[in-house]
Amino acid sequence: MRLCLRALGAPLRGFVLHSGKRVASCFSTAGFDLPDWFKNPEDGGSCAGLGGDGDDDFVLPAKSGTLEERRETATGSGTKPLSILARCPASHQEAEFEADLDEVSRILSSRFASPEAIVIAMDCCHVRVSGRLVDKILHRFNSDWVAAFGFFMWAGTQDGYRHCANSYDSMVDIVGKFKQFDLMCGLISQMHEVGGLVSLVTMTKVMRRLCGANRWSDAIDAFHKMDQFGVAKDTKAMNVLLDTLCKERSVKRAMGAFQQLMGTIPPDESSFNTLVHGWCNARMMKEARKTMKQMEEHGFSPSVVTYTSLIEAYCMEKDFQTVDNILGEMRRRGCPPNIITYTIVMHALGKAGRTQEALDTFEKVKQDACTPDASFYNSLIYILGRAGRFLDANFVVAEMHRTGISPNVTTFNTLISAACDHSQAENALKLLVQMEEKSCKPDIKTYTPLLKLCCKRQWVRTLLFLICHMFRKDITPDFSTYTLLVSWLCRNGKLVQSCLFLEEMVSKGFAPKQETFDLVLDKLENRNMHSAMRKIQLLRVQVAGNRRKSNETRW
DNA sequence: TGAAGTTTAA
Repeated sequence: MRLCLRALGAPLRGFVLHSGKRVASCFSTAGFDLPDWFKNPEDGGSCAGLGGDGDDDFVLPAKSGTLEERRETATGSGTKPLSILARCPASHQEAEFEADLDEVSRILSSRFASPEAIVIAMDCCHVRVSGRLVDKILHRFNSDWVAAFGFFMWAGTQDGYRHCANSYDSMVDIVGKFKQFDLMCGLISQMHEVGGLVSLVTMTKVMRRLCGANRWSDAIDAFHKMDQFGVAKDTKAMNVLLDTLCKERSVKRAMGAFQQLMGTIPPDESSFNTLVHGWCNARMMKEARKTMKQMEEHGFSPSVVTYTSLIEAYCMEKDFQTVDNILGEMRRRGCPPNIITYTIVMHALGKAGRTQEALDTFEKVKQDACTPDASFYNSLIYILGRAGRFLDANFVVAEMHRTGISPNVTTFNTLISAACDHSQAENALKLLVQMEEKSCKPDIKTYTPLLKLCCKRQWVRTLLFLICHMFRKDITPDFSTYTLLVSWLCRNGKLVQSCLFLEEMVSKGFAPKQETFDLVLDKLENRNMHSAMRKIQLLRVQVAGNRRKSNETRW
């Protein structure tokens, strides 16, 4: 089956998306360059050239698919999810669900100034609200808190429906991600009043989001207030707090909290391992060793997890001599390295350019009768791919199949990224098709290297195709992907598109870096695009305002 | 997403 972009004319031009609407329609109207391999098939292989009688032809390769599937894909309506292989709803009920999902997405895609405006707009919408629909919409709009929260409020008022704890948790996470801490607070109170829906899962999200916004002491406060919402302040909860503080660059605060709490909450092995890992990540090895000692004083001997954290830190320092010493110590103390330890060591050697030593690790794994898992294989594929050894990488994929370990999304992402790095665009796109065939769901990391390659080569049509493909799969760009698109397009002279992505980025609640604004404004000035400049300057002021507002909010 | 490991990267 081959999928021709022109056959998708309707979805391209109408481009019904919950996101990127204006960006996409802009791409589809101007006259852009075709991918090089389309113009010069010998450059990029045979995947793209079909007919070639018009600018819109761009073909993705695919191997299978019935005639029916072809027809359905080619004529697929703009509201159906774009899929290289067509999908049909399994039942009538399923079709209704899909239609409801599309209807809500369509409404939420328009830009609304506030969640309240969405509640009003939703009132004419006759869909059957269910927990599944709410979860799906929250997932789809998890990068657009206004849309997600507006819909959530509306759904909560519908007859015969009540939000479950799980939906509340997702909503808490989304508003937290965009630093809407007042709303987050309100949701927690509501969850409690409605019937004790607050759990450790909820409070974990609260603490992680607060720490993510550098509000470490607010996170500690949230921990102390947990029992007011009926969540026990036990060892498990304390470990979440410690881990959160450590992961969010505040191991010192974690240690402080631990020293305060350990009198009332008994620590376990995880508590110590979390802290050791925190110190190791901060490269404070003396402290890490001290915590290990403290661990032993409490009757816990260092485990493979503890040692592996140490090893990882020395790997980051490229101190492979110390790594070897620790491996020896582990064996002596009857705590042999496991597949995770080996993955770390192998990966670090590979990254340090010591490819052969890295590959020798595979032998050691076999000698130790350690069983490789998907992550280990993925790391091996990464090292081989980086070295351009694609045949060997494919051999590893075959080995995975042979040992009953299915290649996962990371396997594909690694292969795609390596192919892009070596300018093998055709292979990279083939892998994307293979993922679809194997029902392996792509994520944002699948697309980033492909998008980057398109930006670099100025393949704007292919870029559009990929963005379209991405949105249809409910994958929205993250902060870095937006930054990438804005800056690459800007550097490559596609200023209009760059500005549109910048606007969309802000409307999604992201705060672009000053450098990103500077870059765009600089290019606009060079081109004397004054009205666009004013618009972007206004946007910058808006972002600064949002930032101030979110810093003022108190938990 | 979370007590340790794998994919983007200026």
